Amino acid sequence: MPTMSSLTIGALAKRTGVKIPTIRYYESIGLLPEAPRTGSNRRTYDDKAVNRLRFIRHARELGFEVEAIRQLLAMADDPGRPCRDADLLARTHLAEIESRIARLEALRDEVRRMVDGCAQDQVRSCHVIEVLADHAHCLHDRH
Amino acid sequence: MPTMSSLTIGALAKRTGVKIPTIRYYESIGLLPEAPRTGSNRRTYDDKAVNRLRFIRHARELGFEVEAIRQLLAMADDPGRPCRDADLLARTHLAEIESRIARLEALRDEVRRMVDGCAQDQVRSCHVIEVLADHAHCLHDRH
DNA sequence: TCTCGATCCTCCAGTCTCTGGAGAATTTAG
DNA sequence: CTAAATTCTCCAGAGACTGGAGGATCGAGA
Repeated sequence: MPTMSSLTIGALAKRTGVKIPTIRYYESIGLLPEAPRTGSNRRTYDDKAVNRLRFIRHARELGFEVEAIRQLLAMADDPGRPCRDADLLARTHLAEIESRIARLEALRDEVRRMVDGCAQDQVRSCHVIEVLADHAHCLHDRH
Repeated sequence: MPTMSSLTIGALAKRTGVKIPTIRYYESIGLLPEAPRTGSNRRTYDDKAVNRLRFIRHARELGFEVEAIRQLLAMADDPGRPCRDADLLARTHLAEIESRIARLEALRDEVRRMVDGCAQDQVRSCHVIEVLADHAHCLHDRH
């Protein structure tokens, strides 16, 4: 049984791998809600904050911009709304995610081929550039 | 039959979707080699530059840091070396790529569920946060 | 209870990755 | 041969952090 604890910002940082100044920065730009303070003005966090922050961290690592994360979080915060105006938004994000998966799979196959080639002591030429450069893997119409 | 052309920086920008100042910036930090200049000091590019730049753009969009891209490009530039010291590097990148694919697939499934729920006019709760927050999808041991 | 090392606070300056404007030179379309 | 479009360099600004200075607070041990 976890839960029920109130975390300091340092403990939250340790639990999520996000640095303390970064946590404060996320609060300042509204990605994280303003944390409740103790009598001596220190921020306190609960398990919900841990999940939210981990989500933000992973999404950032995956290359999503803060604005996209903000939208994703807003959908998660309000599960009733997506069925109305946020539906298109969700579909757009879905297409973007699928595009990224396709490109990453192409890159993975190519890097894997490089590694395999090494295992067999073969010398192969490397096509990582061509793979990711290939426009076919890209959903955007703006280039 | 394409090829054989020498591109201006503006044409390269149009072809790749990378803005002109960004192209110059990439050159300044060494991601792109110094472009040959015309008599009047203007940069010229060939098809190889197009591919390299598209690769950089896609890799950045996928969230890879400049340093990782630099390493990937170095491997591509020198296909003989990966079999020696760069093998571990390639495997590390491979693991990172696979981790990203896994996390993106989890996110995709969840967003897809949201969209599907909308299609059926159902109200579902959204678990995108829990999905990406899940440590199981994360390869890093440093958090 | 007192103390001192760890942690927190705010404020602010710096880094990295772009992005865009100013002013001047060059190219190119009409 | 103009006039508009492009390019050049330099430099400033934006977005997303990151870290240090100076000061307050906490918490474990003497």
